Amino acid sequence: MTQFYLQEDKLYVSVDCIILGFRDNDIHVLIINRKYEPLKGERSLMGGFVREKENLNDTVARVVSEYTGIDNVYMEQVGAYGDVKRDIGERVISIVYYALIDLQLFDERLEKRHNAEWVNINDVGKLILDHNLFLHDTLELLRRRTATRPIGFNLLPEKFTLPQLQSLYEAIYQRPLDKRNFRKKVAEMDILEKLDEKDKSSSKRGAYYYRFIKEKYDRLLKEGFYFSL
Amino acid sequence: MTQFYLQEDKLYVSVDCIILGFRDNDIHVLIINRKYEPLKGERSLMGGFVREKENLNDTVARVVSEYTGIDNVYMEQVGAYGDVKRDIGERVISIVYYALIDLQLFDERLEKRHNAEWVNINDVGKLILDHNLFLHDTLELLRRRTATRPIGFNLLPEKFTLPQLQSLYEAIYQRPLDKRNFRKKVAEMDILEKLDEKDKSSSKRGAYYYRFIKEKYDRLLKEGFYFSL
DNA sequence: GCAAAAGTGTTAGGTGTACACCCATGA
DNA sequence: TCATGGGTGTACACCTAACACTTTTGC
Repeated sequence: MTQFYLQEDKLYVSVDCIILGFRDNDIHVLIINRKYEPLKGERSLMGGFVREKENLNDTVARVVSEYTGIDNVYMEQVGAYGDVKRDIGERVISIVYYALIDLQLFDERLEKRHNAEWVNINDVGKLILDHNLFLHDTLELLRRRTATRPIGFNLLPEKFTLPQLQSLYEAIYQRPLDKRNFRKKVAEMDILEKLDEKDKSSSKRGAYYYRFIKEKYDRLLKEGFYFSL
Repeated sequence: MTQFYLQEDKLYVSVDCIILGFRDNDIHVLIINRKYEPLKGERSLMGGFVREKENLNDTVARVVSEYTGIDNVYMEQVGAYGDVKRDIGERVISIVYYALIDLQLFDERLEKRHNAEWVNINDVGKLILDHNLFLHDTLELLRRRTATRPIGFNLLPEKFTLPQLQSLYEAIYQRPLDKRNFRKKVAEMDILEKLDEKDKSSSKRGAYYYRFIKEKYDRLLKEGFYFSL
């Protein structure tokens, strides 16, 4: 391949992943205690350097898979952060992504192996560098996306109940939602299938399980429907 | 500075700028005919490589200033594009920004010097690489931003008329707006100052000039007001 | 039988949208 | 005086948000 750009600078480019899961009625983020320098022992998001022959998406997928054991997760780019002195090591451009995972699929053994931990997003302390900013921007983006696309399902298991779903949305928006209005909207979207089975783990009466019909959603989207929740 | 990341790859990182201006009732984008290889002679957005000791914002400002002669422009990041084979030269991560400029401030001489051209966004042909995608994503973002923040004023001169402003919004949204509803919303925002002077260039009666009161907008924003237009 | 969570409709107020005429002026 | 673009108010449809009681069942 011809070398056109020889006189230009080359920089380190890393991908930082905000890996989010839903548990105990709150969004949690996977945080690691760094085992290596620089900033050994401090709390950090998951990251990895982008390799010469690796697409950004593949870097993210690699990092997410490494720390969670899950592939094919929903992810979206938050943005690129490139201040000269944002990394204390050397100049590193960081491209930030968030990933939504179903915690039931999480490989618990990886938690200890990587010295990682699921932290309630309302209880995240100081992270290294500008990682708190990444998290802040991610949550803002997540709220905007959630309002226009049904991405929340990526945080839930295949089968979930409406109380669970509402609790998830309340955790995302950080405010209580009206039960009847919420259910009305969900019903209008018309992309859920009600199952016969009930979840009795959190009440005596039990709540019906539902399933997200992705095919139906894709079809409606193609027809130009607009979602909001 | 300690070298922690020696074993990692370093990559070329460029910034590509979608420079937008408003003219003849339509948004225009500054397009260049490349004078150098690779892809000499083809149409391209403005770009520049990020230097080792240069913040991303500074790279954008440098590129925008170089091609327009204007400093301190409104800019926002669109995203990072990093597919391995997106550039035909070598692997280059591109971080895309759009910039909104007041065409009255544009230094016309730069148009010829750089072999550049203002092209109506409805009439942009094939650009190199993934630059058409950049433009598409930018316009989508611009519409979303315009709907929630009064950024349109960056595309107009200090003094402008309401018909001009409406025409701008119609160009951004690519659809006609109702005159009365538009003016009602503008009035509700309450961030314009009506001047005594009139613009008689486009009608006999003349339209009153207005001025965007940035200080008032900033104040209202701080108080938590929400804008939409 | 009772505690605890699941499930279900209606109304009022506010917001968005459609719509038509008079005004000012230069030629 | 007339052609041209500037400027103004109202009514209806729709959507959002507030609100309370009944059902089920394990203990």
